Amino acid sequence: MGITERKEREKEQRKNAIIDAAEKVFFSKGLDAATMDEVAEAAELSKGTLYLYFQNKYDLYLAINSRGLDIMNAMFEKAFQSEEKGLDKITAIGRAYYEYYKQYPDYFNSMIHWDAHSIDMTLETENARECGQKGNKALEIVARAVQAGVDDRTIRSDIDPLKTAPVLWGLATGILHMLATKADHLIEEHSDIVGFKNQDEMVEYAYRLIRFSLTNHIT
Amino acid sequence: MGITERKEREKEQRKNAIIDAAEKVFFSKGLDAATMDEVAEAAELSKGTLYLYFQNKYDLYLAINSRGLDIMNAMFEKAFQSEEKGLDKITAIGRAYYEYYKQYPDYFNSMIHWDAHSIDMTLETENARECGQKGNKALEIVARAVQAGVDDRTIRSDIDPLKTAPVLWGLATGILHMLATKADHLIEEHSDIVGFKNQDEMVEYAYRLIRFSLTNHIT
Amino acid sequence: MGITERKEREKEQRKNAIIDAAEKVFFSKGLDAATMDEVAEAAELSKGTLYLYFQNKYDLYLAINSRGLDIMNAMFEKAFQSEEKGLDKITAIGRAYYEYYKQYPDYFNSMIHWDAHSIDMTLETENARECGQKGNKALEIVARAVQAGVDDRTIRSDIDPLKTAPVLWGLATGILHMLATKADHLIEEHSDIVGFKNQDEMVEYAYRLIRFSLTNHIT
Amino acid sequence: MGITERKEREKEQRKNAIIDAAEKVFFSKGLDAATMDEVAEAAELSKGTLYLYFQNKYDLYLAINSRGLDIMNAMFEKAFQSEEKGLDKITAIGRAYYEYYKQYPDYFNSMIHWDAHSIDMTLETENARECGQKGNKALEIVARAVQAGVDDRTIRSDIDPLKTAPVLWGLATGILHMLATKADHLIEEHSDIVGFKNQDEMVEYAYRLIRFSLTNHIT
DNA sequence: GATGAATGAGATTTCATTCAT
DNA sequence: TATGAATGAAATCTCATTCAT
Repeated sequence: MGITERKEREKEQRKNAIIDAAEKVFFSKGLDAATMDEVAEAAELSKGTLYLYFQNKYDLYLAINSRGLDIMNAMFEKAFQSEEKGLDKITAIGRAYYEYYKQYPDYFNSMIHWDAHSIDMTLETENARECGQKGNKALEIVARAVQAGVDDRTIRSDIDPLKTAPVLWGLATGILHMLATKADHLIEEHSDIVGFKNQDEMVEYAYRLIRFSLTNHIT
Repeated sequence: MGITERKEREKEQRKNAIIDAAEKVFFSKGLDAATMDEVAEAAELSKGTLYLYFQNKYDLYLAINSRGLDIMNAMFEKAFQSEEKGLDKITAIGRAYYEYYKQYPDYFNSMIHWDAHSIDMTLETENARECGQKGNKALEIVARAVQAGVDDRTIRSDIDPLKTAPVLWGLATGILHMLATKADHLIEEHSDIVGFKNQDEMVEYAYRLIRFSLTNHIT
Repeated sequence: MGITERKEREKEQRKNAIIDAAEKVFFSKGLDAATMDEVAEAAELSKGTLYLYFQNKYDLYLAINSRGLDIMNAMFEKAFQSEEKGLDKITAIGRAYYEYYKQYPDYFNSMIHWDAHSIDMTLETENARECGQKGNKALEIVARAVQAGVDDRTIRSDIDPLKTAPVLWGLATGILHMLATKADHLIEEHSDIVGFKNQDEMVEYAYRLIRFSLTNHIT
Repeated sequence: MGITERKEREKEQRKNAIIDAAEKVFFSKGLDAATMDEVAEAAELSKGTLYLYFQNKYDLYLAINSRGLDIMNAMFEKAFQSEEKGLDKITAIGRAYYEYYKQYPDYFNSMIHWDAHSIDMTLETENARECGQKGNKALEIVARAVQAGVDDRTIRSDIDPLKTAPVLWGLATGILHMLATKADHLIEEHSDIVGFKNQDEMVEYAYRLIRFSLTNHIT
């Protein structure tokens, strides 16, 4: 009792060391530009060893993404716990999402790529499955918050949590997505179309709109 | 007089023929999996010739994307024109966006990839510039609709068109993005988290939420 | 007294078990295609352990080959003993060689590979040495048979045993070699070039030619 | 008319240049030890280009082997033509075979490897087919010589050309094979088993034995 | 001794892109 | 302009062999 576990632990550590190295390389050069050779060198391992732990480059990328989702879910969970009222929980999660985007832009971009690629690719890997589950986990937290809001009447009674949660998720992701890809350019170059001074303001405005529809009854 | 123009016209035709071929290949195999060889074969041209008309694979892809944006903008313009009132214009554009997603899923996915890639890549091409402009064009139409709504009082007076348009764009894109990447899977496999029967219902619900916040005054 | 011997015996048994396993794998997949992993699995040992008993893959292969040579030499010795007259001894050994080829085609092919590889490789192993010695042993038996034939006048008196034996060995090996690599294909597909119905007939014919030159005096 | 042919010719030249380079590398380091990188470097081409012309390493090797067979067949044909009588033709071909072995030992070894590998591998390549055909060609020349000998009565009338030719081929190959792999070692180290002073003598002796059986009637 | 993870080398494949013609 | 061979860079895969435990 112990040897197997130690081996298991070491294996996990090695795997993490590879992901550490891959993160540095992928995040600094971009998924496409980064090469497995560079990752191997950064990890101080042979290229062959990388393939011992990950099926291919994309699988390794998914492992990174999985980490990002962990961080995000932890932030969500914390946000959920931090507030009493349902509406406040939702708001806190929304803020946490924005915080995540700002603190971990690389992980956030990773998520965007994941989304975009998941259209074509369907890799049946442990990492692929994990990413899927962790994505659902986030949704679940949002759903719980909405449910809490319905229960404690901080949000409209005609709101259906199982419908609202995914919609909120989509709306918020869409906004942050836009921040990540277009916002700065629009803010700086196209003040005739976009009337924000910065990203903070845009998020604030968007979130207020969304929150508004959760709290006011249709007249 | 005329020869130069004819040449120009022929060049444009050839370019379009290549884009036609590229579309078939890219859409059926996916951007990454598709090869320039396949495009060349589909276009009945040599691989080298492709590079006479497009800087590289991504540039060719941008040309496709540009086409999609044209279609989308035409649908938006038409939707804008189809209604009298500002709020109805916005609603019509929102529906048009969903229609576009359904009728031209490949172009829509193309846009998603464009977004995702625009994080890393910054290609200074005519096509890149065109895509950018056409993206702004869409935003502009939305902004005009919002402005119309403010003017004719079909939406709340405290709404800022230059702030609301990009936010609406992000929100709607986020929802459709979700439809394209996750919705079916969630609807089918995770009815415990997601309470929709189909994509129509989800869009309907999301749009209603958004519209709600445009029309009701904060109490 | 005894422990060392037991260890020695066990080591020998383990070695044999590995060769058993290796035979199965090498013979079914071919020397090149077979992997040490497969051998290890077949032997129910770890890959590393194989290297405790054999210097490398080729050394392990030589151990197999050595076994085959043992079998062959035993058949040769028996054939030698089975006949009184020198010419008959030679004939019997020739038949034994063909029998060996038919009963142990895998060992025979192994020998062919050994030959072919011995051009490049020169491995200084116990197994390499053993194979060499056992190859000579076969030659020796043939030489003894020829000498017996000279002595008892069943073969021509002008025959030099030390010259004839290696030549006979080469001739017979050449024929069997051909059976192993080309004969079936030639017999089936090229009846215009090769007039045999089967391998038996070809060996019979070849052996008759050889024997002929041993018995008839040059006129 | 001309461009296609020139291209064809250039392609053939390039192919030959690769084979030239591969020969140098393969012959100096041995088939297994040689790497495609080395061949590419020797050919002053990129590795990718090698694979444009040859399916894989073995296919490239077969192209080399094919060349060797061409040389051999040319020597055989010349030997055939050089003599009037059938028996002399056979003798001349036999000598030519030995000459080939001495002048082109690398090509000869290549043939041996080809034989040995043809047991396992069955590559369906143009080169594989060519090697097969060229091997048959050699056999055919021998068969014609034997037939000529039967016709002009320089060899025994009860000899069947279609049976004798493949047998002669096998016998001669067996002897040369032995020279290539074992003879020197035996001559130098085992004068107690092998009574030859050098390879010449051994071939001479062997050939005399074979020739003997073709010319003398069974009594 | 035994293990199996790690290594390192090389084969193979695949392409986007370039270049001589 | 058009061509398609050639390039070069990487990914991927496969192993024999080594090494720390």
